[in-house]
Amino acid sequence: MRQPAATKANILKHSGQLFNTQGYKATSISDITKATKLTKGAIYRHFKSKDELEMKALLHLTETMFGAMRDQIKKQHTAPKKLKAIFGYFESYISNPPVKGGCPLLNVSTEVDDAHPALRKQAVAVLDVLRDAIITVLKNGVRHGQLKRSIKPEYHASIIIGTLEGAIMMSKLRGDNRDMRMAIHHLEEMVNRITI
Amino acid sequence: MRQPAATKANILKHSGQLFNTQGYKATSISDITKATKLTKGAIYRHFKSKDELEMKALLHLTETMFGAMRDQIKKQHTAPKKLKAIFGYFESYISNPPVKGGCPLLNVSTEVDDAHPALRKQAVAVLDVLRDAIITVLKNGVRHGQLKRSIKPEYHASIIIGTLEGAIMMSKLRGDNRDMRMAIHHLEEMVNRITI
DNA sequence: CGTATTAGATACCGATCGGTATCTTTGTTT
DNA sequence: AAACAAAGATACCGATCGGTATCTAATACG
Repeated sequence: MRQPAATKANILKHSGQLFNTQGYKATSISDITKATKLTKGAIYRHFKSKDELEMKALLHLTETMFGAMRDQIKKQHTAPKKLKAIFGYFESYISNPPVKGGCPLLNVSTEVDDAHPALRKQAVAVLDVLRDAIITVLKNGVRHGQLKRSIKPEYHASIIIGTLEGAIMMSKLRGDNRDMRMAIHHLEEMVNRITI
Repeated sequence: MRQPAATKANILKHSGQLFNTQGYKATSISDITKATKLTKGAIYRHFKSKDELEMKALLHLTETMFGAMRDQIKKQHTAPKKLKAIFGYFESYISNPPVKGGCPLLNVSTEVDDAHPALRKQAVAVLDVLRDAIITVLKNGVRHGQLKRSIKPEYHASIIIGTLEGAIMMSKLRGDNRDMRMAIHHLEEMVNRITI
């Protein structure tokens, strides 16, 4: 029962968990062999270097995260409700995290320095995808007469992301979701203020 | 010209820079010997382990950061101005950082996991100090009739810290201060809303 | 069924990790 | 000046790092 595709997916899953909890540089290939119960030979057959594995694992982590978030957005049919669905997703992110170790975007962005240009570039791309998704919701909200015309989508998207990410940091550090709940309350008031 | 105290301070300074830019686990003692132009023997004379050096370096980083912030707070004499001074400090943190690599609190909180209980505990302590400082400003603002009695100091402090930290993450990732400027604009509007 | 391909295991490489024992050099004390 | 304590250098330890060459065994294909 050899299933290369399943093996590769399993390596991505476990290495993603490890990278997101322990950090990229701090996670060794040996750590990954223990988690996957595979050997180095197997891992290096599927990924040509640790750098490549880091990139692919980050991609897998963010797809997992944003995929679930997009589902929550699509369930709602007005911009204010879509935004609040995003907030709800982040709250569940604390109490019942789809990936351990907090937000992959926050983690990778604090870890990458100039020595990891490719990983950094990918982190920026992830941030752009998130921001663009929220901007789209905001613009559609204006178009459908649900949000005030005076809003600045880029500005409000930046505030929403920053507030949520900051709250993830604090909630993860303290080990409870109080800061996240306060952040969401604050953002919901902001949404109410721009709702028609 | 042997000056143990100066040597120790120099080790703390350089190791702090490295820990904050590259990460704690990712920074080796060898990296620190290169930066300080000292040998392992010298470093291990002043610090009994890398763990201890990490703790002391974090302490040094946060003291540097909060010391400068407190100075900015004390320059102003009303709560709204004190709060806006904090915001200004964080904006200057992007364009002219007192310590490279972003906010030490944000960095350490994303790196520490359950394998670093002491470092994590210290990170929580740092967050508490920051939060308490802001809470004090808020409470004094109410006491002196500058801020509305309806404010919830713990809540607003959480929002302020989270928003600023989230903005640091985004601004550092993008390499400009646009997100930080938007975050500050957002927070200033919030302060105006609670100002009498 | 036999053969080629490939997934995965094993064993190893040089480099570097955190840490220590020991030695030399500097500054202080008497 | 002599003796001592402390700062820092040197040389080394076993363990682990990322990576690779080689081998075995399982699957796909003719």
